[in-house]
Amino acid sequence: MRPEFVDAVLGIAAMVPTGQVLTYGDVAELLGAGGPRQVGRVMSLYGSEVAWWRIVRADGTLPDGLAERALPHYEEERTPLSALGLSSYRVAMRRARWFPSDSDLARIEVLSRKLSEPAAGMEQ
DNA sequence: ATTCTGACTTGCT
DNA sequence: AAGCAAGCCAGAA
Repeated sequence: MRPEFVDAVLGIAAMVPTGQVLTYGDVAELLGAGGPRQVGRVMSLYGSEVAWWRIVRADGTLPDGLAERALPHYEEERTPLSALGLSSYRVAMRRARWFPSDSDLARIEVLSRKLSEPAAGMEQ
């Protein structure tokens, strides 16, 4: 896992506004590199460094075990949720999904620019 | 090189 | 709503 990719993923995660979320796939798409699973990998390894609960699955759920830990944050941030069962919930993606503004996209572009550079030490 | 696995996603039944 | 397959990209063995 290239450190630039890790930085870029964490960088985007850090930009998500309070009360809003992005999906793993969204992050990969904004970055124009890797895929949802790669983003998941970064979050698994380094997610604790950022507001990890703002990166969720496409259907608004979180991986096993994380939902309980994330709930207090969602309540504090007033993140839109929808009940899924008696003790389960999911983020209401229609309302909670973050759509970066043009200036946000510009900052993201700066982050992703580094990813298009060739890996160090591998040239010809 | 091959295979398995995973904080994933989409489409089809 | 739920289950399944395939696609996906990297790491690890």
